[in-house]
Amino acid sequence: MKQPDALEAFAALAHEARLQIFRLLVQRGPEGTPAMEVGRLLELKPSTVSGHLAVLKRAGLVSAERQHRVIQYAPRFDAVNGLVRFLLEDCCDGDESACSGLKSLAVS
Amino acid sequence: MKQPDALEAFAALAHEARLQIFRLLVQRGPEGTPAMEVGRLLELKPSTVSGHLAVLKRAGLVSAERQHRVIQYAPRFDAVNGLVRFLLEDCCDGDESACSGLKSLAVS
DNA sequence: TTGTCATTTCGTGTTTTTACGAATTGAGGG
DNA sequence: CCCTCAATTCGTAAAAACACGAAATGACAA
Repeated sequence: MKQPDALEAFAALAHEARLQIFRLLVQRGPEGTPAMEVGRLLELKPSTVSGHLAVLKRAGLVSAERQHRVIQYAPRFDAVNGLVRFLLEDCCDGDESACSGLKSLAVS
Repeated sequence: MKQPDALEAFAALAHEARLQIFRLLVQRGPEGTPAMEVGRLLELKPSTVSGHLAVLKRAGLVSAERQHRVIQYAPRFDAVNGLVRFLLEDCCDGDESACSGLKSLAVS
């Protein structure tokens, strides 16, 4: 993951509603959640939630797939993986051990 | 790390100049770098770089300590650690293995 | 003290983001 | 076909972020 992509991902997550949406999608699972249901659960207007989902999608953090009448949005875990790697490899260059308690986290 | 803190950290990193500043500080090492030197290296005006450093500091991503005549800014690796944990624990809840190739990264 | 230099604060004009109503698109179902 | 409903696009107005010059602050050296 390059810096411009990381930048876009950070910007996408740097908004309360969008971060909530993303976490909701994670909780809802990889099968996906219809856009309108996201809006209902989080009490957001249709055009608002649609805009937020577009930002998350452009940043590569979610995928969208049409099924029957609805469009299912699902989190992209590889994007999270990419962001984590960017933080650890490009932002902690040379001091990875001090930077993260990752070893213990990976074991658990 | 809770959601509001993660939100502030994401916002701080969601700006090209600030992300560059943070990465520069990481490269420069934990001894710290004077604010003005950051500005010189990245070609930013004094008041601009000062503002960015303030944002990074408020987000907990950097520390500031006065030494002699200059103020040394240094990256806070524990903040990165906290962000990574937030992403993996709170954003990948229930599907951590799919979410990250973290185990391999931790081993290397 | 007094001057100097590093840095921050303040004020302002500019740009970007945001929310959301109204209109539009687009895929099914009858 | 139409009709309906999910979702997006568009327009706009309000709010937030941004850059940066000028002035202020604050430590240190002389």
